[in-house]
Amino acid sequence: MSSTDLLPIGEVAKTSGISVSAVRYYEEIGVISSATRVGGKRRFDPATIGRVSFIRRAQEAGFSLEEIGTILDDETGIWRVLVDDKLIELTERKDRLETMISMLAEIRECGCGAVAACPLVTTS
Amino acid sequence: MSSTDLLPIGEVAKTSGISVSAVRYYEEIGVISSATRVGGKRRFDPATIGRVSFIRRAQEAGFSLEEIGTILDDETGIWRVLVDDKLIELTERKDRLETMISMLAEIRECGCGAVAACPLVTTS
DNA sequence: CTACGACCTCAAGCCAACTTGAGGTCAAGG
DNA sequence: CCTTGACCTCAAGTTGGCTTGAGGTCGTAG
Repeated sequence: MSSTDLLPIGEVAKTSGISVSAVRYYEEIGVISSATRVGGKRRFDPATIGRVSFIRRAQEAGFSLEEIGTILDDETGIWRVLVDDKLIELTERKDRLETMISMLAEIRECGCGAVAACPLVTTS
Repeated sequence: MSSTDLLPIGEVAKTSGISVSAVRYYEEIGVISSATRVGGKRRFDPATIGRVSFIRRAQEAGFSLEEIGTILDDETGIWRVLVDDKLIELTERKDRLETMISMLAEIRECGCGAVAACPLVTTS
């Protein structure tokens, strides 16, 4: 493992599609591990890329950075419980999303001039 | 329509399950219509209840209050376009959610000690 | 009389997740 | 030699969606 495979912050940012400041922020709050410094500058383990990608997808799914940190770094196996809980939550969310989608589709087709006046809205 | 069927703020809050301050906030930003005042106190149209319920579900689905306001009050029919866009977005979100759900389920079962070390995370 | 509860206004505070700004180091290039 | 660009730190600002606090008005009940 020569130091040449360690990435500068700009590289991490670019390849994972987030800003440099966001990478620094992630490091600061500990959701990615603290980079080694070479002449004061951060050098990241390439695995950071995968980790950031996981973080983004988890955020997409509605996890907070704190939850993500907990899940990623847990050594005790408790994370499985957290994930179970989250799976339930996500499934419920998915269901509500589906309900909303079909409701919107219905409203879309109902011929109302304005949504505010639609009986599907006022009587729910 | 006697003034007796107009609701005080506490009633709106209680029956729609949100706080009094949230109702005031909604009125302030215009996402529910400004209540008439009787002796300085707000009296709301009962339809507000349905509207608030729609607002909450829309928020659940990921709409911002600004978007909700736009959709609710549009008179021009443009809201159908907005809803179309949102339907696409929601569907994409639902798909990502499903992906995340199965990924988490997979990680849950993969026998790793820690998520951070799971190849499903590091190689994505 | 006074205390209570429901209401009012206006300003400020809070949280997450970042971004922005000021001010500085360092190496490479024209 | 001077500029440019990538990096650094630390503090403060931003946005959305509310909540909280201070200070005040009513009307009813004890």
